[in-house]
Amino acid sequence: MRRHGVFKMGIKRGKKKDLKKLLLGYYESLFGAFGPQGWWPGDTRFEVIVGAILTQNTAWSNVEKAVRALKREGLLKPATMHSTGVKEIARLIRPAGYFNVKARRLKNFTGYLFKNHSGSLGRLFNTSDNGLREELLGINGIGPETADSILLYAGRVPEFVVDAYTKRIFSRHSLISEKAEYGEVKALFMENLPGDESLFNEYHALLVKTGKDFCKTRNPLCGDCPLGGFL
DNA sequence: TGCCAGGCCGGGT
DNA sequence: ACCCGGCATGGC
Repeated sequence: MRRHGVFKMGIKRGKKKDLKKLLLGYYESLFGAFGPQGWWPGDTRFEVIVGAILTQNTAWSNVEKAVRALKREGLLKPATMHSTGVKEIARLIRPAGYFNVKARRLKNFTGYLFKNHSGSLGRLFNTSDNGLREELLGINGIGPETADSILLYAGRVPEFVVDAYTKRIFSRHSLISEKAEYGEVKALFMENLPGDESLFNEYHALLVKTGKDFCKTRNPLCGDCPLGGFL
């Protein structure tokens, strides 16, 4: 019984060490191939948050149009967006798709920000209590990926962001199952990489770049993907 | 022309 | 706990 437990631990630790090297190897290959991605594409923390909500299941090129429209109307500030009607916001973010739900979600966020943090992103990210992620998840329209994107890219909090590309790439490499849940995939990275905000930032950005270029949903082939050697 | 994109929610079983 | 339909535009 006891020996069995020790045996299992030995296997586990061995695997974990391999995973650390493997995941860093993936990272080094991608960084070597593509270099720094300069994420998040956005000038301010609030713009990052807005982009994170608008890009839900949506091509980034469409999000850019919506963000430009909001910027043009002076709405890329918590206070102005908070005091603008949903209809008006929906009209402006039309190119991003799902414009009615997303307009509501943007206002859900600013509503939360003013209710709980005096409308200040500085206060939001400086709340020393570690329940911020749960608070964000409590906002209707903010799920695990959006919450982690906000924390990592707007707040520089070391939370690994998992998206469809991440799942697709690593399930095709048999490191996770095809239907692994968000938290499971996230744990793979959080438990096997140093908790470095800068590393998480670049890693996720590189995975998105890789996914867009080499890991389309339909295409079973990988072309000249720099991760080809890991298959 | 149809399929896809940096998800999430609500209702049903 | 799982499964599913809905949400919607623009690019290829």
